[in-house]
Amino acid sequence: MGAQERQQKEKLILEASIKLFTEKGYQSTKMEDVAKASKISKGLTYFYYKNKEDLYMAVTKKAFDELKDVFRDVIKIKGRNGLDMLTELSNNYFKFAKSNRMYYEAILNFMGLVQQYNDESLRSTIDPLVLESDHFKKLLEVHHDCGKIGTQMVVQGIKDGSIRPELQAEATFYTIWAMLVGYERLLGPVGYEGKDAKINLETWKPSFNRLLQDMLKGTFQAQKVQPVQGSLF
Amino acid sequence: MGAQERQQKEKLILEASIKLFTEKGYQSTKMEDVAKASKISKGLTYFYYKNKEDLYMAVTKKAFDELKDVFRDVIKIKGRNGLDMLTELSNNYFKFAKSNRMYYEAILNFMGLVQQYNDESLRSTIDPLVLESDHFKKLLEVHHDCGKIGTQMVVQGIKDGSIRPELQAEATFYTIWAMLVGYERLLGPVGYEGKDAKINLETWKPSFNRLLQDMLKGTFQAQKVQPVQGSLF
DNA sequence: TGACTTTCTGACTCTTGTTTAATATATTTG
DNA sequence: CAAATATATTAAACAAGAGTCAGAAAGTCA
Repeated sequence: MGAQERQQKEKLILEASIKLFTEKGYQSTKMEDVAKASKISKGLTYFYYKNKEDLYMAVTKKAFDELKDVFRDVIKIKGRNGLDMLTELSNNYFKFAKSNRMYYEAILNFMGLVQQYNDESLRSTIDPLVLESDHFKKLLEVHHDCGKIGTQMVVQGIKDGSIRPELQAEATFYTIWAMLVGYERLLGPVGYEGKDAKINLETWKPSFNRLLQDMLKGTFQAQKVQPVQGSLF
Repeated sequence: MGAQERQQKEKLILEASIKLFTEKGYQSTKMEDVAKASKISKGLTYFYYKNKEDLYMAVTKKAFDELKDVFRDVIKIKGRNGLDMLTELSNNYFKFAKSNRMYYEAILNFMGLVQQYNDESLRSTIDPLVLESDHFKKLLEVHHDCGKIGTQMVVQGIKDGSIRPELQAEATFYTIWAMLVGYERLLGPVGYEGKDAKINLETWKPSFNRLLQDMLKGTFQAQKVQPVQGSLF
């Protein structure tokens, strides 16, 4: 069994656990279940993955890769301006979060993990095996890649004139991404309680696109027009 | 032992677990630890709290109450315009997230829980005891309260002229909150990898305040001035 | 073939959340 | 006040599930 076949088997376990995590959630999925679904013994899963969380990190890696594909798919279509790209990215981002809940949850969990890591007083509460794992390092890279691609869209927009040139591309993109992350998280609870709630992801989407336009083009309806020196960032 | 003394004891256990969760995290804190720190037997903790997650929900409730205080503290100071309030709220929100990491993590976890709840296919993966618990229902209320207070600030801003009147208050506030939530989550990973990263919560704060100003006052430096009909939302 | 490495198993251990039976301590009631 | 009832409390037992391990099987190499 060469390295290839080993990867094959790893993949098998990974896919089984993705299926199970999606169906029953991380907590409710037992390592025994994963083993059974992969048609191997429980012990063997620990040969391929250090522990359950390591396996989850592998799943998270897969999730973030797929999110990166969303970014890629948007930028690879030529003949559109940057603003249109960012608009479509936003729509697709929400679509992704909605139709791949388990994946998206994993991605947010990862972001939380890094927060924890950045806080020295909490760092020790993280499973060391997770931090050592390749998956974790690669995840930071993929995250970064997404930032790069998004930033590229802003750069493109500035070039083609669909985005005002004073904006600093990277900061602008992360602002947009922050809004996406925040809204997705925030609107669940808001939409829940009051059935009468006017705000939810669907009704809010057009408003968001409008905000994006105004922010990036600077077409806000100013109360008093008093041009501001320097860039937004 | 009347209802009063019972609450007293509940509070004792709660505070012990807050201390422990803060120090060692939720996972690493054992029910045994909580019992020991509360100077009671392990079994008794299950008399006061249905299970570990129920206890965590109680902690989360405390956390969200404290966050609500942050909102309250900002709005209660009179003699300031709405925009200034929202600026200060943003600063204090980040401050809260940073200096009460365990609390903030609990709050975000709760938001995720609601997301899960809203997705029918995942609802069953949530511990039923959590959903039945008073804490959960109250949490939805407190979340809503925060939204109300924040919205009030926007309303105030529109009244006093610090925020342009076309804006729809509620949607505007949730947009701001979404940015806060998103940035806090997103910037951990961004700030981490590259030590050379220019973007992190500190360096970004002035930029955010500027964005807030521009967005709420409509003072963006427009590339081409072409007034847009209707409101942002 | 035989030594050696890699893959694999299933039973075992150990931790820990949760239950329960029994006991003590209040509280009500006749 | 004493019996009856309800409320606290404990320690021990239970159950579930993550992770380990000794050794078997299969594969590789010399």
